[in-house]
Amino acid sequence: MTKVIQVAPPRVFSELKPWLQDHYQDLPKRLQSVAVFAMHNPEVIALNTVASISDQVGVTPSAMVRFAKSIGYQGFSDMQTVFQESMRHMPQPYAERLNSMQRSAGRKQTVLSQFTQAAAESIARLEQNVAESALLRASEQLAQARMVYIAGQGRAEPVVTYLHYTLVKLGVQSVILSGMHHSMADKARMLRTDDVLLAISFSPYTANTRELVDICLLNKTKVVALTDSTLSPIARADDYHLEVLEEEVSGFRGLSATMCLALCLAVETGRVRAELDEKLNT
Amino acid sequence: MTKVIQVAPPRVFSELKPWLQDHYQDLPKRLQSVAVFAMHNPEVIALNTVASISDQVGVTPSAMVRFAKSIGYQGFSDMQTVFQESMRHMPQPYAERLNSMQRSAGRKQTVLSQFTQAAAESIARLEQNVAESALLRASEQLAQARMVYIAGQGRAEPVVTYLHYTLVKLGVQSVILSGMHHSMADKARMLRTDDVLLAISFSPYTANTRELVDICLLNKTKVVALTDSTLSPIARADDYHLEVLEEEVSGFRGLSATMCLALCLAVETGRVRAELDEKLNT
DNA sequence: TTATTTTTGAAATAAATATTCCATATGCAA
DNA sequence: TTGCATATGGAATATTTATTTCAAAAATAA
Repeated sequence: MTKVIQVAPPRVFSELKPWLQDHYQDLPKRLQSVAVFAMHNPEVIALNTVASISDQVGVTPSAMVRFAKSIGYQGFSDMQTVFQESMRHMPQPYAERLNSMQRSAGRKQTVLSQFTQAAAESIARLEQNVAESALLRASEQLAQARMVYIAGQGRAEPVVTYLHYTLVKLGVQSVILSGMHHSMADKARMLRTDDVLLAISFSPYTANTRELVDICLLNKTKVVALTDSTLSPIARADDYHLEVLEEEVSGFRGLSATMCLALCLAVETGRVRAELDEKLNT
Repeated sequence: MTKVIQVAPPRVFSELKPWLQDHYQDLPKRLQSVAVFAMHNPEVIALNTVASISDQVGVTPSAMVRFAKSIGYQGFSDMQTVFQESMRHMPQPYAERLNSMQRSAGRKQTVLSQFTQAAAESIARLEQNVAESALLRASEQLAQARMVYIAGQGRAEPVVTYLHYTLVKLGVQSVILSGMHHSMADKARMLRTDDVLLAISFSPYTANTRELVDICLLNKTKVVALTDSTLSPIARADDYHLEVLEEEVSGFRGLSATMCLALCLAVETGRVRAELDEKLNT
């Protein structure tokens, strides 16, 4: 018989969280899965049935009940009410946040809220400014490439790393070019006409990346550019470029919108690539 | 027999509202009561049972079912899912935006809009979930460090790169640890007690980063962790950790919110560091 | 290895919840 | 008023959903 914990279980979500953190290690495997899921998707726990949730988690319904009981609840339903309660009061802070955003003109804001606001605005702008068709065209170029070479320095480097990571995971061959310690001439020699250069560059534009783009265009190698302005020297009329502008907070520019666009580009490329592969196999 | 409306009922809450305004006058008395209550307390409809709600409204359970059917739903449960959906992803502004998008552009969601929406929500959640005080505590640790060692692999690597870039620009000494090809023991030897390890790790957690955190905690070296869950093995009760959860779109998690948090952390660290330096010089 | 405990999944059972049905009440038109 | 239609409440039923049970599988200890 499974031992039944008799201490009172957390009655509010904010107490449940640390409880799980403390006891997580001692839980059986399946119950750990449930714990992780519950902390990541509290709304799902609050709103769905045992069958549906257990399905999403990838465990059996019994595991859900066991999980609840192992914490001390009478059963799943008992635990669910705690999750539901936490949702009821949620709208409050959001409404508050909205208000504070609206009268943000004079109000003093926290560091975090300043940056989240800037990020949210940048992302909203991104959605408006980037055409789905442009994204698709760029993705098609990348998908058709024998090899994608990614280049970018400074603030663009995290984007390079991320694009490389995601593209590789999606089965698109790619290499980071900026990491290699070759001379510019060596780098240029690597690029064949059926390759594509994916260049990321933001103001102030680094000479290196710019030079690379120039060479590629001379060699008729396709270039897909991700930049912060059409005025960027790496954005040419004849290439495929995507534009993303990050809002500035007291001199600092984030990468939230850029990362979002990068992910879109990678995912879309992966999708197009999968389509192409399928056609070849039939 | 009550006539059954066969037109498709509103599938989103924002369409249900005007529907009710239009048909309110034609409804029987009890059903009007239900309508008023539903518009005033949508969360109650979403979260409670027929019996409980009908009790709160002051009508019989059957009235609830009739109400749902009179709108065109199959039954109460069918209607309830619409109310639940409306609070599922709670941000009011974004939910509204989603609805307007669904209506205006038919039903097609672009890839870009899916990801921007996920990013925006992740950022909204970030602002709610991360306490300014936690951010400050973490920043103080980093600012006091002789040297900040940054570690993280896979999806966390762009974050590592970004933090390093930003911290260095802000005059905070830091090194990327994951890039070095040392053994774990070598890495551990580098870290002194007045250093701080800044560890970034997301599920599935890489053993390397985890091991590093373990060693640091043994050596009494301070650890600041940036992770996606308090259940993460690198989040300990006694360290300084920040939690950021990225919304998922068809299996892909972005880094928009994470990058935002990283920037906050770096900027705040830079500020605290500047304050400390100033005190020393006077 | 074997013995013992713990964990797990599938199916049976219990509980709850929604839905339907029908007798009765209410309102309305002649 | 009567007759007819619609609305209503309560109880019976059907359905969904949570919970328990138990045998088998893993894990752990001896």
